[in-house]
Amino acid sequence: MEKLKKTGLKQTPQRMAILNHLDGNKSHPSAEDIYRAISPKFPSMSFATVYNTLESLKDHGLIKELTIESGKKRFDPDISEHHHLICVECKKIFDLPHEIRLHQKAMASAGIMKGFKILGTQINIYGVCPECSRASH
Amino acid sequence: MEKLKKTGLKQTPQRMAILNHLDGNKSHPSAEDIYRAISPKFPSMSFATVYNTLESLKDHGLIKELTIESGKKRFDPDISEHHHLICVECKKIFDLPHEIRLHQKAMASAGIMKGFKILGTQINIYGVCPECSRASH
DNA sequence: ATACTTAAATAGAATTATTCTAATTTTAAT
DNA sequence: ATTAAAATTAGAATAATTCTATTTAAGTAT
Repeated sequence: MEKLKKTGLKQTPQRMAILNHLDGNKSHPSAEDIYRAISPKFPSMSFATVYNTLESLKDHGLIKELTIESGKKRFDPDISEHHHLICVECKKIFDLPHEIRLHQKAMASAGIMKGFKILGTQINIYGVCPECSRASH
Repeated sequence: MEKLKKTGLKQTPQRMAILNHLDGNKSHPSAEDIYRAISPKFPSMSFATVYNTLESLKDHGLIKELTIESGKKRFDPDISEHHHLICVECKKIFDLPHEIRLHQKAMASAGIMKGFKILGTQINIYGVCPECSRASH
């Protein structure tokens, strides 16, 4: 949790708890998931704190915000390049290795991306996982 | 607008107006955008109708739902394979040609996608467009 | 250690997008 | 014209997020 120091953000207990909860977490939790997980230890913690913290952790590059479901933000402490495979039924989100390559040069040559400062890419693959396929048939 | 007939959905005026508004529309409108555009002609139209209609058009493959911004659904009548370039400042969404190839075989070989019935992929590239870059500096 | 400055946390209201419910109306088939 | 099923409506309900004003605490300087 030395990462926090580098950002210049203050080391508050709530913030450390959130960061700690996220560390190594592969569940792609929503703000509410995080709130529920941590609030037992911090019964006074407000929802706004969770949102504010996630926002600043994101701004400082410690986590990524995922746009996978419209209607709900999800957060990922794994900031390495990787993509997501989502089951539209059970909503489980699986990490995919970064074996997908973007032909950025090809796209740039199309001229559309000229002048665009690229910040990040999200590749979401939607489907039905084996378990749900089995269940529904 | 013969597409509606094929789906078996009933041809209501509201539905046709929505479909008509979407036809050829490259603006990736939200439900509210669509409501605002159409309600002058149908002052009695309810928001629920917009949502219901979009849902059934989606279910019948006439439009796609985009998950680009968390907090807001967007809809695209262009159901061909293509991706999106989003300016995180002005929120404009640009279409990208499908020159991005997924190495599906490579991924499948990783075993993770085994048994997954793939429904669709969304590739969202986030950045700052030339105009906003200029404005902010 | 103490005081100070500023960032962060808090409670709760407000906002936004979406979904739900129950009643009414319309479509399309007979 | 009748009818059954599907769609529309109004408005309430829900869910997620953001905002506002106030209080508290972190980190720095004294």
